Amino acid sequence: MKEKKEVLEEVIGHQFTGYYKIPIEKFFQFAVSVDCVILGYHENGLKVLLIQRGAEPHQGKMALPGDLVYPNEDLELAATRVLKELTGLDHVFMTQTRSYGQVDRHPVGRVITVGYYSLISVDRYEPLANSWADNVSWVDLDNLPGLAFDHTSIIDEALTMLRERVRHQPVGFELLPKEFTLGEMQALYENILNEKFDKANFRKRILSMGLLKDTKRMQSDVPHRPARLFTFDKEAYQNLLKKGTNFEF
Amino acid sequence: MKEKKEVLEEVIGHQFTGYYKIPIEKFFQFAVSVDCVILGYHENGLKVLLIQRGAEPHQGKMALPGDLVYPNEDLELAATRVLKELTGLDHVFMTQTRSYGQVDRHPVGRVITVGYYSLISVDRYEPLANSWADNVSWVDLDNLPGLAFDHTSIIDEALTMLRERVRHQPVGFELLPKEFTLGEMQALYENILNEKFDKANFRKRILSMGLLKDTKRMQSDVPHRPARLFTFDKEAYQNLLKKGTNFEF
DNA sequence: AATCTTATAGTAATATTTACTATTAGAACA
DNA sequence: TGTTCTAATAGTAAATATTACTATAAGATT
Repeated sequence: MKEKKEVLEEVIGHQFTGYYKIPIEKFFQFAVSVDCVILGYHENGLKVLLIQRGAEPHQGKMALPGDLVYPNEDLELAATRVLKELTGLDHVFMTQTRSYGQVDRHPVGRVITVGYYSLISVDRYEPLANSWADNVSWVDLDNLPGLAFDHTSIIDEALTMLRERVRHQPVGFELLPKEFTLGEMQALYENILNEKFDKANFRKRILSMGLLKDTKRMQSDVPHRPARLFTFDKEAYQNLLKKGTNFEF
Repeated sequence: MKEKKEVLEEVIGHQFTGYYKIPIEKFFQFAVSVDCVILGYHENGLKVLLIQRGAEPHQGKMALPGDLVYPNEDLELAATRVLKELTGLDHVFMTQTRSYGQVDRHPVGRVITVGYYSLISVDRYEPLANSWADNVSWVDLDNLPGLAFDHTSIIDEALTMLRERVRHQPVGFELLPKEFTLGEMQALYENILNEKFDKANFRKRILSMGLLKDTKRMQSDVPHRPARLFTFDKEAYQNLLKKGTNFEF
C-alpha cells in the first residue's frame, strides 16, 4: 500500500506540506453516474434489461441503462431520468443497491456509479431504445454477454440482493403479471431460489400469508384443468407491515 | 419538477442546444466523501462512535467520522484511512451501506457521501481523537444530539439494516467481548430487537445453532451463580456458510 | 447455614412443517 | 359422449419445532 504522503502528492501535484494545505477544489474532480438494474421474469427465466451503447466509452457493448448525473440533480431523479431517456420506461420504482468506485473503472476520469434496481413485470412495459442507446432488450441472466464497465458485478450483486430479499419480502408479485396462478408463482420462486418445492405445501404456505386475493376467475386456453387466478393484495400487505409482522418465505 | 431543458441550462450556464453539446468536463464537479457508522454495545445500550468536528463546515457539531475521498483513492481504502485518521481505529472491517446525494447536503459544493458501517466490541478498541477531530466518543443511540449534515438519517438507516441483519446473520457476536455469557447475549438481542425472550428458550435456540464454543470457564466476581463463558465458533460458522444453510434467529 | 440471584435442566402442550395420497376438473381426442 | 391427459386442489398423518412453563443447581453474600 502506498504511503499517505505519496498518495497526496499524486493528487495535489506537488510536495505535500500538511493536511490543510490541499485546496478543496482538488477534491471536486469526480463525476457520478447511475446504473439501473431492471429485472424481469419471462418464459421461466430471470431477465435483465440491457442497452447497446451507442456512445463511447465501450461503444457497441451491452450495458446497464446508466449515465452521468448532472451536478445539480438528485440521485433518484437522475436514475428515473436516465432510465426513461434510454429505454422509455417510466413510473418504475427503483431502490438503491450500492455504489461502485474503483479508481480505474471509467476510462475518462474518476466516476463513481450508484446502482439502482427494480423488479418489474415484463408484460406491463414496452422498452424502446432512445437517446444514445442503440438497442434495448431483455437478456437472459444465465446467458449474459461481456458487459461494459463493471456492470457484470453490479448485476451479480443485485441478484444476490434479490435472492436474499425474496425470502423476507413478498417481492415475487412484482415480477408476475397482474393476475397469476399459484403454479406460475411456484415456478418463479423455484427459479429465483433454484430449489424445488412440493406443490401442495407451496400452495398452503403462500395462501396462509393472506396476501393473495382470489379473482374468482380462471385461466383459459390451457390444455388441462385451468387454475384459479390471483392478484396481490396490497391492502393486506400494508396492514401486515403496519402490524410489524415479519414476512418469511 | 423542472423541465429537462431548464435543468441542463442551469448546469451548462448557457442555452441548451442538444444532448451531446454538454462538454464532459461539466460533469466532473462532484466531490465524494465516506462516512463511517461504527456501532458498539456497552452497558446495555447500543452506541455509535462520533467525533466532534474541529473544521468547517459544521465546526463544533458532532458527526460521523468521515471525510473527502482523494480523486485517486478507492472508496474502501478511503473509509479505512479516514476512520483511522480521525479516531485511531484500525483493522475495522466495514461494509458499505448506501450513498447519499441530496443536492444541498453540503454547503461547499456537490458532495456525494458513501456510508460504511461496522459492528465492533467496545472494549477491544481505544478511540483517540486525531487530525481535525476535536473529540471522539461513544454516544448512546437513544440520546443522539443534532448532528452535522444528514448524519442522523445515515445512522438511522444503518440501524434499520442492523435490525434486519441480526435476524438472518449471527452479528451479535461482533458486538460482544470475546468471551460472553448467554445472559449477555440475550440482553443484547433484546436490546437490538426491543423484545423480551424467555430465558430457557433463548438458550436452546442460540445453542442449537452450534455456533458457540464452550470455553469451560466461568464468570467470576459476580454476586450470584456464575455463568459459563462462550466464544463465537468461527469455524463452525464458515462451515454453515459453505453448506449454504441459512441462519435464522 | 440461610438467603439471594441467576444459571441450567427438563417437560408437556401446542403449533408448524413435511411428505405424502387421493380426488377433481377442464381440454382434447377418439 | 366418454375416455384420457394434465395439472389443480383437498386432505392427512407423522415428524419437528416452538412455547410456556416448573424445578433444580450453584456460587456469592450475609
